[in-house]
Amino acid sequence: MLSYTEENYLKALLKLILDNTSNEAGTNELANSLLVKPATVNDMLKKLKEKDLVNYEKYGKITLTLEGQKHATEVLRKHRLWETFLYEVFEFSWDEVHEVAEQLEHIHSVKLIDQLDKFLNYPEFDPHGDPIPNKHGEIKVHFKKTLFDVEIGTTCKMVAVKDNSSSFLQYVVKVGLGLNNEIKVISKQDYDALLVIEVNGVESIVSQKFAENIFVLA
Amino acid sequence: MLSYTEENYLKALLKLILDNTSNEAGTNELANSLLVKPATVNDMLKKLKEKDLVNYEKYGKITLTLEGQKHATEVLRKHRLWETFLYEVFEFSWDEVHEVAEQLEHIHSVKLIDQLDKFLNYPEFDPHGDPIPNKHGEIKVHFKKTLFDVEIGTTCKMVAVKDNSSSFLQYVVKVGLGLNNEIKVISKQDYDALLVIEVNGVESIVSQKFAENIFVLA
DNA sequence: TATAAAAGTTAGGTTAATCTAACAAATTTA
DNA sequence: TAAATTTGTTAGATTAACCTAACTTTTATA
Repeated sequence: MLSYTEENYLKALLKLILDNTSNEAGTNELANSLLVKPATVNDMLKKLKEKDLVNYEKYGKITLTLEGQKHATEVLRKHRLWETFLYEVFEFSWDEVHEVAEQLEHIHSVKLIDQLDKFLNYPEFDPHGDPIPNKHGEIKVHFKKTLFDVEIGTTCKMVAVKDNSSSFLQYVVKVGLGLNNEIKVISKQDYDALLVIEVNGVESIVSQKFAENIFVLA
Repeated sequence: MLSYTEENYLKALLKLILDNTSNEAGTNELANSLLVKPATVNDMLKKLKEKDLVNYEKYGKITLTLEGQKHATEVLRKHRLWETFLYEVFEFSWDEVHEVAEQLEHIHSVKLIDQLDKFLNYPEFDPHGDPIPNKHGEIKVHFKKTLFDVEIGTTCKMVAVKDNSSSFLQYVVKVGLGLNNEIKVISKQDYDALLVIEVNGVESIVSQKFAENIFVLA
């Protein structure tokens, strides 16, 4: 059984690797993301290497072993499932979910996570629009796309919001938008970047700022 | 902010005190309930005393200060709310809830617990029939009573089951019983202790063994 | 009530996770 | 390419939570 701290190191490593696209990370980088000193990371790296969770040689780059990836992905899965739960069931706002999910992600219980997943109807994305690994550790690869990035004439699905202020949310409701709604982008003004969109057969005009705060799945 | 371990010491102390009815506990007793050695408890006691969470003098008995009670009650509240949640929402059985609740009780988030409480509609008892402290730390004092202890002629409410085996649960359903149902005890045979009860206007005969596995509120 | 048993304490040690300070290797840049 | 900068490592300390072994105090009992 991994400790709370070991799980955090693996998760941080996975996040760096997913962000970097480079598949490896360095000691300082990892120390920064965990808010600890490089010396501390160095110690932990030795321990994780001993347990065959990371590949790492003195002065070399750090990568996750298959086993390490498995653990890290599971923690990420739990984190994102809990975020979704807090957001959808317990009325947490977009910016409140992270802190509590950081704690909940370390609860050990297979049944708990299975039930959580089922209760949420096996969601694929969390409230930030990030993909939730499934039970087998598979992550839907995708580029985080906002409504502003969608090609004219195509239809997309709203999966999350970036801005969670009440003024923005009220605006979202006014436009007739909700999670998982289909949105068709009718046109875009070159001059001021206003978008004409269609939701449930109703056309609306929204600004670039608005469109950039809506995450969609193309 | 109290550590996971400190919270566990306070909770264990509160449970001993609630069970003892004596309002105080000893080092060995506490060590047994926490599965650690008395020497360890001694160290922690000094720390908790320093933080004004317990009253304790060398070779004396241990009690909780008001502040210590507050923390302990809050942990107990969280534990029992989570048990109720796991049982009612996530289909955990009576005997599976404890282990996971032991972990969940240490999650720090006022909003989380408020929402949990609200979601469960402010329950007063957990699946074991134990009272859940409310937001202000108030615990409904009650004696854990089974259906067998109920006086003849009176009506009570089923609040929990002790035995969670499927054979017992099937029997419970057959008798037409469910959580929060009203049960009237019609009569009791002196000879073999069989009980005649009435649920929703229907009479049934149940054994002493059955009745002792149903927790009720008189 | 003296002594044996139980309960509680102390001293000294371990492990996990952290730190600082000094040093070493690798990389960048002038 | 040599010097400067960045990156990574080591050694030695610290803190929380635990331990064992030896000791002391309290309580129970012969």
